[in-house]
Amino acid sequence: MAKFLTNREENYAKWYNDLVIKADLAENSAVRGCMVIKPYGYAIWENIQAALNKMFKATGHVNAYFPLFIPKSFFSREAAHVEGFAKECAVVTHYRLKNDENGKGIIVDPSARLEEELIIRPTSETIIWNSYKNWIQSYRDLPILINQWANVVRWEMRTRLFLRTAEFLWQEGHTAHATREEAIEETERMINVYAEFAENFMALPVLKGYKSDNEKFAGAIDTYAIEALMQDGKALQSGTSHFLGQNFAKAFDVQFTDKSGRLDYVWATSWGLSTRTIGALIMAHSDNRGLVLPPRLAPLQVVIIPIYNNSAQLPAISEKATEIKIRLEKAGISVKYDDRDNNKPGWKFADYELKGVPIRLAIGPRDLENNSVEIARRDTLEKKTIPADSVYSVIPEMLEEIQKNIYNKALQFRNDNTFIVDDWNEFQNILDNQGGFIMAHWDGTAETEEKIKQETKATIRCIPFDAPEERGRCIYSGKPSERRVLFARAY
RNA sequence: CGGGGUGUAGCGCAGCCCGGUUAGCGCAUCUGGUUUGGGACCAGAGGGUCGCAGGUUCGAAUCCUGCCACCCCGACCA
Repeated sequence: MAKFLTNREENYAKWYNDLVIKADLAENSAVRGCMVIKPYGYAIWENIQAALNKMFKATGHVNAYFPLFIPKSFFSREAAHVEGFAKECAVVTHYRLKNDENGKGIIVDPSARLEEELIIRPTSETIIWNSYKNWIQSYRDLPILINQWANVVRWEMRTRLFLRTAEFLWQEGHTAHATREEAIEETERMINVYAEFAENFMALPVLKGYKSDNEKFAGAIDTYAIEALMQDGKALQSGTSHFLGQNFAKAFDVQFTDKSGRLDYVWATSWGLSTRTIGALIMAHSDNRGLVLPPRLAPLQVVIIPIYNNSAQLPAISEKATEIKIRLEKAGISVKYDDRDNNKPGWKFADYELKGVPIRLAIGPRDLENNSVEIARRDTLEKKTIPADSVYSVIPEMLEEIQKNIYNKALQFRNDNTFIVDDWNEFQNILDNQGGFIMAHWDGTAETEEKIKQETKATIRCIPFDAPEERGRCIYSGKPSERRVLFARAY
């Protein structure tokens, strides 16, 4: 067992924290609430970026970059939007430092106060729509389909590595359309892209649905989200797509001439997915030995470890290992050959399990004699010895199998922990004792939603797109309801 | 931002109540040797603004005050 890790069943929160630190994904920094994403963690993000970029481009989007700073006046043009973010904004007030005249080091130069304060973007709708205003005159300028990769800042009270930090990385798509229908179609397209990404790359089954009015994005008409279930029974929102209507077009006066020569406001969407999904990746699949990474996002897919009784045996092993490494890499598989001599094989086995490397090969003197290798998979911990020449067919297949297996495991877990509930006591019991997704009737009012939240800490995660119409009575108020919605405690 | 806890070598901790040699242990690191199929062993060595700033005292890791950071529990959120 990984004796350096907190046991997942004993203390899930501590297990998660230990894991992030010990797998070398990230650490806390000198700045309150801000993390350092270390190379191994950042490599996962780079893989996420690569996969999403492909999907975004395949759906007609291009990347661009807008400023980090937003003039305060921009930010307050859309009333609901400013309301939603006002409490967590970092504000730049000065632009110069100077040496303190009393020799007490460096101070903010009071004479260098900005005429208008700058908000560090918590999201970029306003600064982007200010530009779109200049870019759009006619229907011929539409649609605009832009994505940006950026950092944003939301001044959080309580932070947790990846799951909630004051600064985080994300992508935000901002699109402009001539018609309402087209914008809604785009909003749906992108939530589908996120769902596909989650399922195919993160091996994470998700539920797609609408957010309730309480939970939707400040400034949106409608927010769609994908919700995933973590192993502790809590939900994690891992991507959102917003239909913004004409709210931002009106706030920034972005009008265009349509085909018939009439002026109209532009229709908008925005959609985002953040480094938080790395937290989801960790919490959904990992175990008491450490990370379990889906092969499609793992920075390292295969590690090769030499085993030898004396250093004279090493060159022959290294030759074999290097040959395998080069050939696998040609097939597009990322491979590391770890021939460091300061750790014993057993130490390395445990270390790469902690880091979630999907496949491990071990090559020793016995293998050289028999022309074999030992292959071990991280998800099931199964080990077997196979002919050395078979690795080129076995490994690609096994990576696919691991990808599928951890998806299926997560799906099985979600199915086992999704409950259809019609009784208020049962609703509370499930939340208190095991957690999970609860499908229950809701009367559709914000008041009921708020009361349920106050009494149970559970929120409506989404109103699933595919929820069938089903008459029932609200779990809390007993009033009539048309369909079940998804409740859970959430991150 | 409220309640609780923690801060001593890269990491994990002891010492603090009850102030007094040269601040100690395990892991890690370095050197040498033996090892290597599931977290090796022996010998030696290096490494400390005791979170920061004040104060009390002949003397502070230890007592007092303020601040900072982190963790847990609440309120707020991706």
